[in-house]
Amino acid sequence: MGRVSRDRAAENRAAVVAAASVLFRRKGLDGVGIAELMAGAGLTHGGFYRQFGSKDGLAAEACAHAFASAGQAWGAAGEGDAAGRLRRLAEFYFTPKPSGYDCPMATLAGDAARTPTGGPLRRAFTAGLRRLAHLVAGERPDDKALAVFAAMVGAAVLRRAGDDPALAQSIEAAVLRLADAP
Amino acid sequence: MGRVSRDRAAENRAAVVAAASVLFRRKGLDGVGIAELMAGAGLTHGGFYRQFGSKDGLAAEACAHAFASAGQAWGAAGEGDAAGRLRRLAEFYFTPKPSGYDCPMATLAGDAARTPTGGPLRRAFTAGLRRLAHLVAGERPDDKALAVFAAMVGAAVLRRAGDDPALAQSIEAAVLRLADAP
DNA sequence: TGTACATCAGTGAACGCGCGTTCACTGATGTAC
DNA sequence: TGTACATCAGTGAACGCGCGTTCACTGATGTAC
Repeated sequence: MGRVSRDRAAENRAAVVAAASVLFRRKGLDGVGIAELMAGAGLTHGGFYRQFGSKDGLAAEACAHAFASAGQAWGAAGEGDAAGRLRRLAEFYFTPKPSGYDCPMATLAGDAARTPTGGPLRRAFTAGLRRLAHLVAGERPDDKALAVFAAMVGAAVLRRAGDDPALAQSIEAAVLRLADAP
Repeated sequence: MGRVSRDRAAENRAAVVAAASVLFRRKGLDGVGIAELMAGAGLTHGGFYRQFGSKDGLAAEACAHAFASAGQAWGAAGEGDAAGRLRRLAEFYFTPKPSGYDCPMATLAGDAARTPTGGPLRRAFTAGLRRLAHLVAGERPDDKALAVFAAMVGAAVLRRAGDDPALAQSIEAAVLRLADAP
């Protein structure tokens, strides 16, 4: 192929990160190989190490990217009158997303938990988690918002792992009603 | 070594399942190899396939085993007057466990979610999830109990994946207070 | 502005390791008589 | 009950595959003059 312009190289790099943020959420860290990650941006696996230090390094960047997108979406969903804010966030949270665009907390927690404390993925996950928790619960977190936050994540995790849509549905309904309560 | 008595073989098999239920929760499905699973019962890897059809098959049995233990513990923790039941369950849930004995929902959800729908691990996880949900929310699940159930799981997942004990602490406190509320 | 050369993004082959799985073998257990 | 033989739980070596990582190479880009 020959050398590629610096701008193009930067675009390629960003495309790999974006593709990885989808693929990792969909299949997990161990479920995607370097070749597939690069192919997600139309490249071959050989060039990977000119852009990234390691697969784990990319995982951390992809995690941060996923949280950044989620943060934007949550911000938009939360806008409006403060009264119904929690309810709107929960409703948005439970609205089905395209495959690979699900909540990074629900999709990446398992991988993050098994990464060493202080490692790049853990740090990216923690930063994203703080950001989203803050977005829901605000500066002075009140108990109810924090509990709803946890319940949202738990409901999503259980829906994904379990095979019982009816149960998932009733859990989500229960969380929504909690978000509504005064 | 030579052949081993049928009783001994059954004990060995059960020991592998018990060890696997700990190892899988601690390290994830991809984080433990056949050799380590067998070593957990004092055996070598070669004999694995005389007892189990595949690694995934053992994973499903280990998952069921983990949920069975959890179910017993939750049952004990829930006993007593109905009024404080939810609170007691949440308190028990947030009490730290020895490594490998953490909640199967929080530790195995990531692996279960990436297993094919209808596969043995998914089925075991779903059965366990139903059992625990039922234990918390009862026959006629009310919203609050289901929401607390989801919040408990979400809090545990986030504590494990994130690197912020203070945040995890405030989330758990919030869930406990929710479990207390009338 | 043109030209010669150095740089380096991306390619495709290859390496090496770990791990799931298979297999020939051992020798104590279980069974038939 | 005792004996001869078949069974089979467990062992350790080996196979084969996938995957993370490395490397020599290509040729367009970037730069020095």
